Amino acid sequence: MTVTTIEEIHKYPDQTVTLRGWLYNKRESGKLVFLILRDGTGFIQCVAFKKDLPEEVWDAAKSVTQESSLMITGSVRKEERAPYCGYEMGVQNIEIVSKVEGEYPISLKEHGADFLLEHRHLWLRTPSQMAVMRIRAEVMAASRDFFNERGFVNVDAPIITANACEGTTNLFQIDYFEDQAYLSQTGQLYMEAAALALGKVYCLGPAFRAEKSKTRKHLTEFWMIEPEVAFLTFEENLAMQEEYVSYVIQRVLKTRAAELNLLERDTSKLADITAPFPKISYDDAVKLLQEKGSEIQWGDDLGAPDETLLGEHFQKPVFVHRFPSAIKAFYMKPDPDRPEVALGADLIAPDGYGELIGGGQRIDDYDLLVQRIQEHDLPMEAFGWYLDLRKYGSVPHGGFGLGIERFVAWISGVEHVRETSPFPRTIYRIQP
RNA sequence: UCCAAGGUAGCUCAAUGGUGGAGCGUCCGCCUGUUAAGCGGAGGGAUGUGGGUUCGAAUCCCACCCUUGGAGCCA
Repeated sequence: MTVTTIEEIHKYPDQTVTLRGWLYNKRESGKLVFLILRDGTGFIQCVAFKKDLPEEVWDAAKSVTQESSLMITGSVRKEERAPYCGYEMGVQNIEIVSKVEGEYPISLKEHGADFLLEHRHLWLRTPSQMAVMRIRAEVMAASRDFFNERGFVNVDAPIITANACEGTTNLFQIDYFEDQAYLSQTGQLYMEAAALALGKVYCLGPAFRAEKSKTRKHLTEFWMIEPEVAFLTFEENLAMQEEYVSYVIQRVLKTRAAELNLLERDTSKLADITAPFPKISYDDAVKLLQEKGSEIQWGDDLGAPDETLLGEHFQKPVFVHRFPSAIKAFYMKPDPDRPEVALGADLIAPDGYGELIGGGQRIDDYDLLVQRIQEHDLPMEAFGWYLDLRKYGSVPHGGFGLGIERFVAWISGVEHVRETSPFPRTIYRIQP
């Protein structure tokens, strides 16, 4: 017997095949049972008529319960009336692999966020979550492809680190034999080292932030892609970012149209997301926000409502560049023409998804970097190797970091980043 | 950490201080084209925890616990 998948079912019209999967839903009408099977590649309706079946097969069709695992053998036919994939299976045999006894926790009706997160291991089986996971996988693959095709080398950063890259308060501390170590907040410093070895590099891996944030934009564990390039100018850096973001979006639009449709994402908005993106200086952004009623003053960081206002105003991702150095990370390179601002930029996503990218030029001067480490009260001894990079063949360089979950949330149109992580970690939730 | 909302059946939610209900799910029955099917029936409850006010508390008050959203911080 030919075993196939729902995705491939169109190749077997009027043939008898076997599908293996789980019972998504069942509808009965007397001597007729509709079994909705899912197998990870799709959903298909299987129809069992009592008069066509041996008694034990009919009994199996009647008694099989939601999310029981089963193998169904039957004839494939094109069927206009069938939901999901346009094909339907006429049941000939059913083999129940494992029957669910009692209630399956997740019904097809609405549930609250807390309940769904408690059952994340089962929530993943629903169509919307399957769609988001497929989009996430495509974003990951497209991200690697974009940089691989452009001569970047994938160099992964360590997750266990000794030094606090961006301050100590937001770090998860762990025991490391006799010592203490931290879970990495960013791979950037290591990417700088790798860029001076290999020219163009990127890492794609998890980052950990012990921030007590409870918003739809925050997770304590999230994935980040961090390219870093030697001899890169600030303008080239921004161009790389907008080309990368556009590439991923256009590719997901092409390859994951069905999933975006299932999620009811308005793809016409995404289709317009092509490079170049609007760019506004921090100075002008502050003026614009003040005109729109924000209380922001020059020197303040952008608040979440400010980011939303900018997103509404531009309706595209927008770069805000040349922030005051005082509110940015210690390694940010000052603008040679205006030392009080940094050659950095944040890319703000539309629709309130917040800061998608933080990036910019890194300080390449040894003495200035030492000065900044002192000003930020960071332990100089931990940055010995990082300072070496400025001692042995320093070059202008830069890069950026993009949060994968925020990117996927924006592309998918889901409200909360927790839906874009397979098993999200938030401040009060590490199960399942 | 702060601000706000909330906690009632497995789930989603009702219930003027006066005998705790509905829809869905589960179980039983009916139905040969259902589309989160429909119809009939059954089962299902320390109303988050502890105190207080009251003849009487899911409802009012206090404390604590938990959840959700937001702020700050960040991707």
